[in-house]
Amino acid sequence: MMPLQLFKCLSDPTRLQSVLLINHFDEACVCDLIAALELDQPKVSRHLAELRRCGILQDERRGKWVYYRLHDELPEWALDVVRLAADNNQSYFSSAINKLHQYRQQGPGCQ
Amino acid sequence: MMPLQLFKCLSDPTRLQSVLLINHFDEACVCDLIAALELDQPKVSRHLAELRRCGILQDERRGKWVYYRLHDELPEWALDVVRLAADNNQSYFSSAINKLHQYRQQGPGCQ
DNA sequence: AACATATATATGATATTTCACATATGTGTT
DNA sequence: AACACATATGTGAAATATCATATATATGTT
Repeated sequence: MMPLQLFKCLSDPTRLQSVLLINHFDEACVCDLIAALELDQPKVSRHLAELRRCGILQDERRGKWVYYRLHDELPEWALDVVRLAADNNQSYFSSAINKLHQYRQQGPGCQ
Repeated sequence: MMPLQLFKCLSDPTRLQSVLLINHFDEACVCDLIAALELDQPKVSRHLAELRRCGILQDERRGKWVYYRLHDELPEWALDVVRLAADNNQSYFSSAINKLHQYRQQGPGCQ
């Protein structure tokens, strides 16, 4: 993971919020992020694909759903960058966290 | 300093390398960076202006030269992000470090 | 097999960023 | 004041990123 690549990936609001949410919840499927960020599906998928391509996220299909998490081989320094951003900017994505909590309470699976 | 703003600023190679160099040398004037990065002056100045605008760098004129350093009020977490990137990616900017050392040895001021 | 749900990708349009070049500003020297 | 040096900014062109929409793929259910 080159530093420029990491910062480029985190320099779009959809991607940054996705990474911060996934860091917070350990994992999230695409419909989780659609609900949390209130964005349409192709937009979320496209940005997740970019984060996957450059090694920040890894995906895992479980049935109909694809779950994303921080990549196992993400170097420690990059993980620390994500955590620093998360720990020091809760207000930037707390509303997305709340929406995801709500969404997960209102029944399992995607609606 | 919002996280998106920081990452956007660090997502261009000229800006990222400038910040990493300035972090390494504590301060650098524009001609230092021109020499270290082998770029033309308007390009360097424009990117420094952006880093100044968003609060990452501060400038100080001393005679004909303008020196840039990391902004005094840069939040600690953002400073940590810069240091993590620097400490774990020396190879990304070590050649610029060498060029700046060379440039500073071959006489004071800008040539 | 037909269908519904979840996710991924292709495509062309639009927005944003970066660039090279020209020019302007600020400072010290003669 | 004229000049040289260092830096900043304006401008339109070129490159890049993002988007909305349509469509494709994968999985589970009936």
